[in-house]
Parts: sequence; structure tokens; C-alpha cells
Amino acid sequence: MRRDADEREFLAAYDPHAYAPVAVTVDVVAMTIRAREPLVLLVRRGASPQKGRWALPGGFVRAEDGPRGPADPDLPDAALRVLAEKTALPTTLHLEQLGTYGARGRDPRMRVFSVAYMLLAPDLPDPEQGRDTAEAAWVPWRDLGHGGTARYEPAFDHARIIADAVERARAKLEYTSLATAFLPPVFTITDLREVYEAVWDRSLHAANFHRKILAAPGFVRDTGELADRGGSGGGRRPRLYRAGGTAALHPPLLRSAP
Amino acid sequence: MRRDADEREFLAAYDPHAYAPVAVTVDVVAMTIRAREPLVLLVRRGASPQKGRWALPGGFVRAEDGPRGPADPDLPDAALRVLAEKTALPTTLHLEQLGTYGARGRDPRMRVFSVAYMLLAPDLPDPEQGRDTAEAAWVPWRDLGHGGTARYEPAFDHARIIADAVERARAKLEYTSLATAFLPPVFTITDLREVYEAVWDRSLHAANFHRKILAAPGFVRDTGELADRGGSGGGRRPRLYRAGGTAALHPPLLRSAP
DNA sequence: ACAAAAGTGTTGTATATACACCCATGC
DNA sequence: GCATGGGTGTATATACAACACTTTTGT
Repeated sequence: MRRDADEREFLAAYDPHAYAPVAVTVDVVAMTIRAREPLVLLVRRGASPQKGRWALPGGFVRAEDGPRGPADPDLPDAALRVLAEKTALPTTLHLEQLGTYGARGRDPRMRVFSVAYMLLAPDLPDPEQGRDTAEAAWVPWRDLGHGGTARYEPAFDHARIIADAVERARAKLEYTSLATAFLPPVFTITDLREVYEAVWDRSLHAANFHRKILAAPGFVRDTGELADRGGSGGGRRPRLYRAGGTAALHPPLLRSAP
Repeated sequence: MRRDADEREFLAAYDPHAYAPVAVTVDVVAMTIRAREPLVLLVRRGASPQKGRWALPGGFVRAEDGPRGPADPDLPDAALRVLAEKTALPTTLHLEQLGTYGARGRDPRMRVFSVAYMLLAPDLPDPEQGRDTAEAAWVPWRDLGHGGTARYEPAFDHARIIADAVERARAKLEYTSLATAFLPPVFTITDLREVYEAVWDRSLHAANFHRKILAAPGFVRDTGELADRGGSGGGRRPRLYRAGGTAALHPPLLRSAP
């Protein structure tokens, strides 16, 4: 009995419905920071199952051109499309694939494979500005799942997906320049430090952080300009920087220090 | 026009064939090290398209129970199943999701989403011992793709997937204890160093490496035993260690040193 | 005896931390 | 002036790379 993968693929090409139908969706963990608080975008489900629960913005990948619109050329396009239906997209953003979740039974209707994306962006507008009228909200990470007073209990396995995204973001801040994705094009070293402090939920030594950032080649580029004014209660005008384009940090910034 | 994701999901539940059919496959980048040479498992395609080209072992995810066998409960189960059809599986292995590739046109027959897995294992047997009779081979990383005398030119976008896996493995050796996944349960520090040297393709200072490993908490656990004998040409009998169970390394081992 | 491999000691250099301090600005 | 925040200097502790050296084994 020689019935290997290639033969099966061949059969499938001529009779696609010979297999149990599967669905592929994208779910987006959109993250931003507002007033030193890291947030994730959730939408309230308007249909069963899990109607009324909060969930990640997502939707089916458009495999081929059809009445609903053209096909998504690739998975990142699908991620941006479904997110654009919920909120206005920023001009600068970081989009990265998190992983695919496909356990049997994670959706009660059929076998659904969800490709999760993580999107990082500077302070996004409130979701009411999006094209879709479904209820949506920016939710603080700390209000999610992990016991206690969980105001938002995500649907399906979305709590798990968000937890994976949070851990990915925390880890990548150590050894990449990902933190700049949470900031506008021009920022100060203090802005950058506040990103780290918000994501890691710990305070960092400001003076040493400053030097460490400038010592890491390619992390930031000096614009030569100063901010219009210092802090609200006085203070020197800080220098302004841009992201330097480096992906990997050498040396890394470790979050394990005392 | 209110036609949001939830409604679409709802429709799909009642008429799955209303959507263009899509396929979900798993492809496994199985890696091992033999005689200090990192290898990846490839199989020769027996059917068109790309008949005769080398490709990653893979196959369709079984969404539901059917005549070919029971459904795969989750994606990792599918990855292990398709790999078991090509080679004998080791008792200890590390399996990790790499990413999902779903660009339109990557398979000429239909829209295929491939969930790629990376599998790391100690020196695996030759694939002839697998249940499947298709031609398969362990191929050195250096013989793949990147220009020159490419004896093996992978099918579809598999060269890209392998390159992503190699880079993932190289990076994770820096800040996790992943290297032990290439070794049997009991090993010496020199064995561990040779894993790093093979994967990074550079030599490391033996004495300093030794101390660094022992200084990283939880990387290895001393068994208290010594190897039966030293090297072939003489030498002290090395201590034997087991993997220590730690995932993250503090401090990391950086590959950027001179 | 000799070579080979494991493992330890030592030392100069680099890096990180903590703390003190100066600079510039708002009120 | 004085509080606030940006930024620099510097001593101390720590970590790392390089090299020398000792220990233990096979031939």
C-alpha cells in the first residue's frame, strides 16, 4: 500500500472536497502603550459561539478572489486587512508572526487553524474610528486572565495567544531593538526607557540605561535636535533620536538584573 | 452593509464549501548532528509538481477522523506523524513551531498553508528504517541553497523555511539551553561545545566554554560519573552531565565574540 | 615517555552598577 | 530660588578572553 503524502496531495488537487474542510484565520494581537500602560486590542464577539466575550480581532484568510474581495496575497496582508476593519492603522508599525494554533476542538464548529500575528505600534487611536462598528477596546495587559479580578476573559484560546505575545515582546526587548516599534518616529531616551519599564513592569536606572542605549551600535540615531520643552515640572530639554535600523542588539539588555 | 467576521464564521459553519477550499500541511525541518556536521532531513518528491526535487518531509494535517486514520489532535501531533513516516523517531526530541507560510502561489494547485516545525534530535538513524519507501537523505546544511554547487535545491519555498530554521537554531543556542537537544541524555562538556561549534561553524575556546557552562545555573547537572574512557589518542576521562532543565540562559552565550 | 584531552589558576581588559554630580528648564 | 528631569564622571565590582599550567588517560 503506497499512499504517501505526494499521492494525497495529487488527489486533493483534483477533488479538494475529498478532505474534511478546514478553515484558516488570522488573529492579531495589536499592542500599544498609552500613559505607560501596555494595552492590547480586543473586540466583543457579536455572534455565537462565545457571543459577548472579548476576543482578538481576526477573520478568515481570503484564499482566492471572490465576491467579498480580492484574495490576500500573503498572511501579513490578511492580518493588516482584518485589523483595519477594527481600528485605524498607524503609518509605522511592526508586524510579526507569533504562531499557529490548531488544536482540535478549539472552535466548536469546525477545524480552525489560526495564524496569530503580533502588531506593535505607537499609541493608536481609539477603535471607534475603525470601519467596523463592533465594540472594541484597548485593554491593559494586567486586566487579562491571570486570576484575580479578570474583567476581560478572552474567548476560545485567546488568553493563551495573548500570553504568548506578551512573553515574546518581553523577550525580544532584551536582544532586539523592537522597543522603538512602540514609539513615534522621533523620541527621547526617556521615552524608550519608559517602554522598557512598561513592558517589563519594573523600573530601570535612568542614567545607566541612557549610556547603554547609546553604546549599542545602531540602536538609535541622534537627530541633532532637542525637544521643544522639558518635563511639565521643569527640566532640561532632551535630545531627540530616531530608530537606528538595527535588529539585533549587541550586547543585549538583560531584564534579570537585581 | 454589516458583514463582519462573526457573520462569516457563522455562515461557514453551515456551508463549509461556500469558501474556496484551502489546505493545511505540516513540514518538518528535522535537524541532527553527525560527526560534527549539522544535517537536515530531505525527501525526494515522487509526484508532480516539482517531481524529483528534494523537499521537507510533510503532509496534510488530518482535520477529522477518516478512512486514512484518526484526526491529529494538535499540530505537533501532525508533525510527529508525518516525520514518523520517513524515519524512526528518537526517544528524546525537541519540537518547536517555526512559522506558517501561506503566500498565494507557493503551491501551484491550491492555496496551501504550511505550518513548519523544527525538530532537534541526537544523531538519528538513516531514513531507510522508516515506514515509507520514498528516497530520503540527511543533507548537510552547507550543501543547501546559498549559491555555489547546490547539489540539493529544495522544492517550493523550502529553502527559505530551512534557512529560517537554521537561523532560529543558531540564535536560540545563544540564550537558551537548546543545544542539549542535539545530544543524548548523558554527555560531556566537550560534546556540548562541539554542538555549538557545529551549529555556529566556528571554534570556541574549550577552557572558557567549560567554565561558562558550569557557571550558567541549571544548564547542566553533574551525574557524578566519568566517561568509560578518554579520547582515542589518550586523555583524561571527562565528567558526564545531563541537561539541567533550564530554558533560558543567564547570562547568554554570545556568538559575536572575536 | 609522550601525546592528547580534561579541567583549573591567573591576569589584564572590558563592562556593568551605583552613586555623585553638573546642566538646563519650568514655575 | 528651587524642584524637576536630562545627561556625565567615576569608583567599585563583576565578567570575560587569553594563556599557562596541572591532571589523567591511551598508545
